[in-house]
Amino acid sequence: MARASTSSARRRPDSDGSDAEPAPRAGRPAQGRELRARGQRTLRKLLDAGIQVFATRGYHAARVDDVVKLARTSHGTFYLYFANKEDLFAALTSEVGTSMQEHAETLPEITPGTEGVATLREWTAGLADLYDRYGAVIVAWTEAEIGDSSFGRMGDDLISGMAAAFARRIRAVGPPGVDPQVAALALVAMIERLLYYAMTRQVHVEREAMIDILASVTHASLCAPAA
Amino acid sequence: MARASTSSARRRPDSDGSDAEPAPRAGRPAQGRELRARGQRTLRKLLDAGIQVFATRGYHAARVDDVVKLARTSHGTFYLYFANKEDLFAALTSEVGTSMQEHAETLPEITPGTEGVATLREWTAGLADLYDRYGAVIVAWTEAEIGDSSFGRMGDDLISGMAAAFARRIRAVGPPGVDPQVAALALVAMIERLLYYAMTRQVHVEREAMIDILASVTHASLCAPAA
Amino acid sequence: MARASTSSARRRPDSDGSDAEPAPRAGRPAQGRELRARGQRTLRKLLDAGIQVFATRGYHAARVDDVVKLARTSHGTFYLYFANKEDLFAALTSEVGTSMQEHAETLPEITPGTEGVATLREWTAGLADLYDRYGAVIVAWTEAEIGDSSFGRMGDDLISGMAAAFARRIRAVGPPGVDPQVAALALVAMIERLLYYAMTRQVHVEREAMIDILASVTHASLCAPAA
Amino acid sequence: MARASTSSARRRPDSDGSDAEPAPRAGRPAQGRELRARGQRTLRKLLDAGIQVFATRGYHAARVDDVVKLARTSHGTFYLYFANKEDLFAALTSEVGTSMQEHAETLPEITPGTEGVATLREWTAGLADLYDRYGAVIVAWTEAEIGDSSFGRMGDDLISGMAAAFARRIRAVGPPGVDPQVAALALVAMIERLLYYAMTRQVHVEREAMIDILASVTHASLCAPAA
DNA sequence: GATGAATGAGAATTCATTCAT
DNA sequence: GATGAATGAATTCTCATTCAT
Repeated sequence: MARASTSSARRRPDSDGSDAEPAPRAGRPAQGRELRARGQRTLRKLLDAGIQVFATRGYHAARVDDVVKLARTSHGTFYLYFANKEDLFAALTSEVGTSMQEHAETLPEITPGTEGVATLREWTAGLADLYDRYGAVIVAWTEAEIGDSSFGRMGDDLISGMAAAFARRIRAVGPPGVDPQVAALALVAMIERLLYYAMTRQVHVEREAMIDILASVTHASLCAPAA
Repeated sequence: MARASTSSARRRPDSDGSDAEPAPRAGRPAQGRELRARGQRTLRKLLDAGIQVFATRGYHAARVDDVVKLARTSHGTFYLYFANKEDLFAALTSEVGTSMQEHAETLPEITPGTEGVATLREWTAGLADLYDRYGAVIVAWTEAEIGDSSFGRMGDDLISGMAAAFARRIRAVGPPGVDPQVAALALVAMIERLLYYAMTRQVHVEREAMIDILASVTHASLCAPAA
Repeated sequence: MARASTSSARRRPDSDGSDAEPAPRAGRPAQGRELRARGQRTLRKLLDAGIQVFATRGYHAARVDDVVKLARTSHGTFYLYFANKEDLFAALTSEVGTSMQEHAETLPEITPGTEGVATLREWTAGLADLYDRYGAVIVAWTEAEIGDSSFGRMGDDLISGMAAAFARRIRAVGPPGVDPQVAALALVAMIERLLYYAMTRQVHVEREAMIDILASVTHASLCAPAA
Repeated sequence: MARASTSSARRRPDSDGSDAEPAPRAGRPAQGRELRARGQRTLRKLLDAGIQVFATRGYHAARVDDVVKLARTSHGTFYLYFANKEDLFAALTSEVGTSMQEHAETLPEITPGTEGVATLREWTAGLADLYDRYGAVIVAWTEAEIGDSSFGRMGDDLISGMAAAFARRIRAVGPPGVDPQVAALALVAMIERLLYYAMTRQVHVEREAMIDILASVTHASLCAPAA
């Protein structure tokens, strides 16, 4: 989970890529396990503050100062735990990415009929839950990537992973004549974006209705798109 | 359409001393009508440069300097036409917003069968064209709104306008039991986001295939979503 | 009176100091006499606008743009008549300076008794009138000089001229034991500053009362300061 | 006294996100009490540098850069303590204002005869001392107010406070037929302006002579103005 | 472990002055 | 004579990052 920095941004010698390093140098706490209780607490405070700040101001507009104030620590402390703003963000997104990927892999087999819809509905609801928790970070993630390739297309991997899961199912049951890749992407696009709208906008979307629609449209598309 | 700024960002009072000045509205750049040929050209250059820069760097990372360099003018000139970056951006988005809104209103009546799909496909293709031209601005638009409500939820209006057009159609032909609002929003989400993926990502989506899928999924959803 | 620029700021070759130049070069109108009716009008408009702008914004904060807008002309035109902001200001102050100096020289002989007070009162009233007309420029003048010696101590000359007039009178009637220079300066200070307060501040000073006081204090000081 | 800025000029909201923050007031620089020794020193350096710079260049012409260079710090540091030039200036003027006000309240009772003159002379000398120390700021203060009411008429308060002190005395001993308000203002004008002349100009005024004159004219005016 | 303070490289913006028509 | 447009040097201000205690 949250570890203090993985990003390549690190410039201090004690994080030269070799994770094997046994005796962490002084000055920078590095990997979580060596942190005492107090350090753990500070780290958490910073991560939580990060989520908040990125959520409210977005990636670019977020200032280290905001994070530090919210966490009630100092600038000095921040840089004790993270190499820079990007590093904090990476820690956050990695958390999110893992959860999302895991969920993607639980996409159930699609069966026709009401039963299939129900199963799919449940899966979608789970995704919505994740979005509730991590949505803000995902949004910032998308923003961070714009015009900046330093994020190694992390967001893309997320989307692609999700789409791949769908593509597998489509290939299994899908009708001929449709590119599974593209169809899968279309579904992911719809789900992701609607959840996003629901999360950020005043566009009041009733949660249950939204999940219903998402499930049924997805199901229809997977089972009989060109009926 | 594109006018040299109307945004409220202008800060020069101008109405300083002689309030009697009759017609000429606030702002320095003066309204379009007063611009001579040369001014018009410069304004265009700046707007075009703006599109480019916002496209490549995103809203936040874009610097006035970039715009100015690309347009081959000076800083001074920039501020002759726009109050600031935001103002330039507003001019751009207003252009885009209008085009999109207009297109939204041409959404055809949805008829069942292949014919209906074909009509819808054509409309979708038109939208894709618009996205080709203005996509970059739309992307930046989304980014600009994050954590900043100063853009008056313009992007929302765009989405809402689009969704409303769909909602009308759904209400006409749609099956009972589905919230037209939400369903419409889901479709818009799918279309917008897939076009976005297609535009920004390496996720290589074949244009024609993409439009096919979009049209057929939309059509299926509108005509027999819960068959 | 108002002539288009005298300041040394001129950088265009056509004003190299030699006033003898007979055939004024093109481009810059130079000395008033050659201005046709239209030019005269424009020059006046600029001077008047200058008074207004310097009055409301002060010297430093005044922008050529303000002047130009108020005069309903263009920047180009401004520089046709004046070498720069300072030049315009110099034209204005010279006007003021002359008037003030002239008035200073009319300071009447001070006689004891009510009659003397009355005479002095009249003179003071005349000064107040001048201040009404030119006060704003004088204020800006003082400001302009602060931390900037480029104005060649013009304001000082004004003060000194005034003080000298008083000093002459004091020497004539004044009591021994007082430095006429300093006493004169004190009186000038009082008069000038009170007029200034009256002009700028909400400190509501009744004009007639003010002139009364000024005259009587001055008279008392001149006739029987250390009685 | 001198605190690291209280002015409303601060623009960082700071109350962004967590409004719950209890005690710490707005502003970035934080209130004096939280400054450690080093911070105190820096603050002092900046204030002192400010006095110098405003003295030599005046308010408008003063650049933050000048202050920073003189204080041997960086721009960043400056903005750690003050929101901007105006804020620094406000801190300075508040210092000055307080001192002046305090002195104004020590204006002694005016008794006739030589003794009265002597008492008054002492008070005036004290004022001159203050002017020696703070004169430059006062001058800049006057300048700063021109065409700009953002200084909340602080300078006026100064003048008014002084005048009020005199008015009280005049009312006590003064002759009938004179408006104490106006007379007081006239005296303040004389004193303030003569001190100003003495401070800024080459107009060489001998300090002792100046104080003598000031005291005697004031005394004469207060005791037997229309004798 | 923690923190207050300092830093300086950007980025934004203004405005006097010049130029081409 | 007049003007709209262009220019760029000078300033202000921000914020990620480093340092000393």
